[in-house]
Amino acid sequence: MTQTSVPDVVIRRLTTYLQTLKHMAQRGEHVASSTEIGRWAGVSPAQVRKDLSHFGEFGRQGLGYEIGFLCTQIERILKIDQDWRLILVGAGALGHALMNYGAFVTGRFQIVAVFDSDPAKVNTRVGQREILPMERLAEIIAERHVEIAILAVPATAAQHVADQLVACGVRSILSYAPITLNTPRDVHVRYIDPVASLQTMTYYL
Amino acid sequence: MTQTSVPDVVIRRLTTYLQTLKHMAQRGEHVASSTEIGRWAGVSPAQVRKDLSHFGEFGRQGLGYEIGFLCTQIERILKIDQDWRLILVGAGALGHALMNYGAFVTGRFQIVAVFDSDPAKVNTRVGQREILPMERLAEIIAERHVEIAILAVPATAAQHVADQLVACGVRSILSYAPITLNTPRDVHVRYIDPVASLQTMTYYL
DNA sequence: CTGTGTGAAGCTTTTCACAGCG
DNA sequence: CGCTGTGAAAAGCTTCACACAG
Repeated sequence: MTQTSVPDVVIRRLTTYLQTLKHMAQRGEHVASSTEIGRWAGVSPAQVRKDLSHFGEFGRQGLGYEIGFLCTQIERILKIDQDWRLILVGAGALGHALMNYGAFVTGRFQIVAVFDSDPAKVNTRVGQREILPMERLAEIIAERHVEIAILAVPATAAQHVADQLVACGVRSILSYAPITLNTPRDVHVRYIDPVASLQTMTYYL
Repeated sequence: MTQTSVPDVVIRRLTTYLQTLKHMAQRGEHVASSTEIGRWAGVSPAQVRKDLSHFGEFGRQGLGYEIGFLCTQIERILKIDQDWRLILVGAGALGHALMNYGAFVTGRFQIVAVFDSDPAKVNTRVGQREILPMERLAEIIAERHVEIAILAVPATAAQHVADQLVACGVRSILSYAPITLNTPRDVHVRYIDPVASLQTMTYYL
């Protein structure tokens, strides 16, 4: 039933199910029940079944879910059964850390270019890649068919850079800047902000 | 109405309202309506008012919210009107980046100790701090009254370290490991996983 | 008039509970 | 039997709309 739109929270849980399933596969398991998946992912068995049922029937009654098969299906649903080219804007300390982050060096999300507005940084290297000036943003995005950008610039520059990215056709932004970006509705933004995360935890202390 | 328990999603939005309000304050504004706050935070005016109404009456009818006052109130609600001591476990590339992250160097969340299980790293320095062996975890947590930990270790070690942290009395964990941690219900965990975030965005492309 | 605070309505998400299949 | 898939019920969250205050 890909017909009716699926809640975003379901999409986010799919990634945790996938983590869980990969983990189980590594331990040599071949089949998992919704109860087992739920226990490791921290959700109820009914939730697991309902979430998966949005996309099809992947289990066998009386048995459970075949782990390899379910992984393949979730990867297809999330469209991560293919490589994705990313660009990174901002070559500060965070940008450097991201360039050397294992998942971006070897995984299916590949950073194909790094940009920075600071002329002193342009032409220096970070990891394997040369830092490019912002002027080349449009060119690279078009040439490499980039749809996803990681934003690792200061909060003061974030909105301006986001506007440029959107103008160049970027449709997904992963932002490390601690501000809410104003973007067209068809551009998806996710935020990573450790301080914001900590601020929501102190409430419970 | 602090009586009835407040949804977690409200707590998370409070941090975005705070960001918005600080931003407005910097631009010299003194008063903000729920419509303005909502526009910048990306939520409806009614949502802003309802969220705030969980904690008291902070606005003036016909006028709006006095920005400085509302900031103070939100900071009090989130308990971020005080300093918090954190520890960091894991002194790899990510750990180094976090130690040098501005907000942790100058802000109200202060990393007071760094731990690593690798004997080769112990006694070397990261930023200003000496890396301590895991054996000293319990001692430091007790001595410095630490309630919050940042987990920056490989996925394979994360659950084991989390268990140790919980045993030492840590009650909030910000985890960078791409697995769901199994913890007692009174221990709060937030996850930061750029790959998981990206995986949820490709679905919409 | 403008804009808050808030019950009530409307909508979404989660849980329940059970038919049905292996 | 065990466990999925799924309508129906319950719970939770968001929006509406309006009384009321400045």
